[in-house]
Parts: sequence; C-alpha cells; structure tokens
Amino acid sequence: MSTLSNSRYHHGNLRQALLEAGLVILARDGEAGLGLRDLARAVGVSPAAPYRHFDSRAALLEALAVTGFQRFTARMEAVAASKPENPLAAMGKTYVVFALQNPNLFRLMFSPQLKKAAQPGLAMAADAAFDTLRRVVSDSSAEGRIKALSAWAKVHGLAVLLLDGQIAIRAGEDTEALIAEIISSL
Amino acid sequence: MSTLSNSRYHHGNLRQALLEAGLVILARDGEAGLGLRDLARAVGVSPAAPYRHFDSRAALLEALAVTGFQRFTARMEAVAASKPENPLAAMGKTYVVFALQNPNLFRLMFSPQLKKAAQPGLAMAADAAFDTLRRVVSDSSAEGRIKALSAWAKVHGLAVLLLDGQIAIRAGEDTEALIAEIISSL
DNA sequence: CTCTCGATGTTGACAAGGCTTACATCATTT
DNA sequence: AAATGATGTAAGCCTTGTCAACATCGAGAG
Repeated sequence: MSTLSNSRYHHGNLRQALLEAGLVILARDGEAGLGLRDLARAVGVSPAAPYRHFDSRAALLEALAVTGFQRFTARMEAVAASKPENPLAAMGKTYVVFALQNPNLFRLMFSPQLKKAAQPGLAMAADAAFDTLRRVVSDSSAEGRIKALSAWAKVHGLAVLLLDGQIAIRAGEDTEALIAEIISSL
Repeated sequence: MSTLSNSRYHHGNLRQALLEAGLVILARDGEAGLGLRDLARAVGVSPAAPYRHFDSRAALLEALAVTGFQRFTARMEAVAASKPENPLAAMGKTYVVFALQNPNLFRLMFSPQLKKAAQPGLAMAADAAFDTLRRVVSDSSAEGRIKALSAWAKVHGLAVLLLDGQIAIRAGEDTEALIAEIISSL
C-alpha cells in the first residue's frame, strides 16, 4: 500500500477515514445532517461501502460517540493529573468547556437514541469518562456519593442548558466567568 | 356536523386529534418513531392531510413541544401555589418527576433540533415554564441570578442523567429518595 | 333554497436516504 | 501463480417527508 494513487479500488483505511470525516460533518451539520451517502461521498467511496465497516448508521454514530467519550476522558484526566487547588471545580469547568467546544459531538454522546444499555462498548467508554469525575469526590461513603452525583448533575445540567441556548447570556457578559461562578460552589 | 358517521370526508377536528395521537405515539415510540404517515394512519386520515394543519414534520414536533411546556408550566405553578416549606426543593422535585414521567416528551422539549431561536411560540412557552422557577429565587440581585441558575442546572442535569440511565440506581434503591437527597441542598 | 367559495382531505408522484443483494477487485497466503 | 477472504461497486428496494392537482364539504350571499 502507501501508493497515494487517488484512484485505487480499495481505500486502504476506510474505517478511520469515515470516522474522521464523520466527526467533521457532525461538527458542522449536526447528527441529522450526517447521512451515509454524504459521508461516503466525502470520503470518495460508494454509498454502500461504509456497510463493510459499520452494520448500520446507528453503529456508525455509536462509534463516533465512543471516540467522543475517549477525547472527553483524556481531557478530564489531564486536568485531574495537573492537581489543581479545587479539583472538582476545575474538572467541572473542563466538562462544560468540552461541551461548548464540541456541541454536536456532546449531544451525540448523550443522545437517547444510542441506548447505552444495549451497547457495551459505548457504556464502557461512558463509564470510563465519569469515573475520572467520581474518583475526585468519592470517599465511597453514602454522603460522598450524593455529593458526587450533585456535582455531576449541576455540571451536566449547566452544559446542556448552555448548549441549547436556554440560559440567557446578557449583553457583554462573559460566558466563562458565568460558568466559573456557578461552578465555584462545588 | 356532529353526526359521528365514521366515514365522513372531513375529520372535524384534525389538528387536535393529531396532537393527541402524536403525544401517545411519542410517549410510546420516541421522536424518531413518530412518522407523519403513521400518525395520519392512527387518526384515520390520508398521509398528506396533516399538511393542512402543520407546515412540516418539524412544525408538528414544535407544537407537541409547546403543549409539553404548557403541561410542565401548569405543574410547576401548582406546586408554587401550594406554598411548600422549601419552594425550591419542591419545584425541583416536580421538575425531575415530570421528566421521568414523560421521558420522550421532555426530551423533545429540549431537543436541539427544534431551535427555539427561530420559533417564537416555542420560545415563549419555554420562558413561561422557567419563569415559575425563576420567581422563587430571583431577588433580582446578581447573586440571586447565580443561585437560580445553579439550582436550575442541578435539577435539569439530574433529570437528564436519570432519563438517560447514566446514574446507576443500586439494587433496591428508591429513586425518589435519591432525588430528594440530591435536591435537598437547594 | 341554491350557488359559490374557502377550507379541508385525497390521490398520485417525486426525491432523498437507509439498507440489501449480486458482482468486481485487490492483497495475502500457500 | 492460483485460491480465498476482505473490501468496494452497481443497481435497486422500501420507507418517508413533501408537493401539486383534484375532490368534497360547510357556510354565507343572493
């Protein structure tokens, strides 16, 4: 392989190419705008080719969500490893910022149509992501669990509401500062 | 009219019938399972008939979301009117319970594909709903706003996470009790 | 009471998109 | 070099949202 002849029958690394192009299209057009045909055309391949690598459109979306969780986990662990003064607040901010930087990917990761229960790979990727958050608070006591869930709920809710434009940002207001204020009480 | 001849050309009250049947199908099959053709068939009408009342499928979904916000608002106002000891906690619980009782409707209400910015009716319905929450906290000071947003984020995040099955409920654990514990700190 | 007209439904069809089946091509193994 | 499994193509089926042209009804004008 490696000959970059742009007209070879086999693509060479179609699965990876589909995922990367999928992330780009997803970021640009949202989940609804990500069609298998468009995606195949973007990669320069026939409409049916993706089916050699993904059983269905849903499977493709699931794979994208998994990579999303992996990137998310990497960011969270990086923050935790940097030992900030207030770990919970720092990770909370990272959580929200990730959502705002990758809105469509974040929405896909939490899309109900993915049904984590039936997809072990996705469930594991999601669990790994949240474990980084849980480890910070969890002293494994019942009280610690409530505290962790409270923090998680608050941060997640803030991310979702900001993403959907529900929280009105006043003119000239700094979104990051607002986030910091809301999260500071963790 | 009023003859209940079940084979009359005109339905009589199609718009209302579509909304009601739509809510049923939505609750059962989710947004993705709500097709215009199925909906039309459920009401006993031709596939194109709904277009006399809704410009598009998106418009139909928007109308369903609006009725969802109206029901939600009614519940929240009822709780607020009952003057509980801790209004914020009581309304928070109502918020979460509504989400758990109407999962698909709740998801539709906050679906990003609805773009409230472009739909004045939907935006107004949503604002009306959250105003009931805002009124409880808002002393209109900057501090009050942060407090209101914090409470809203926490409650909304809890609802979303529970809806998506992200929060693991331990065996024999009471979900309502868990909700109460997490919300009690409001 | 009849006639007309706007509102409401129906029919038929198109286009887009997910998916499948049968076939072509390539790379690797023996 | 021939066989074989993996990968991609071609062609088409089916569902679904949408639209245009036609049919039907109800209500007000005369």
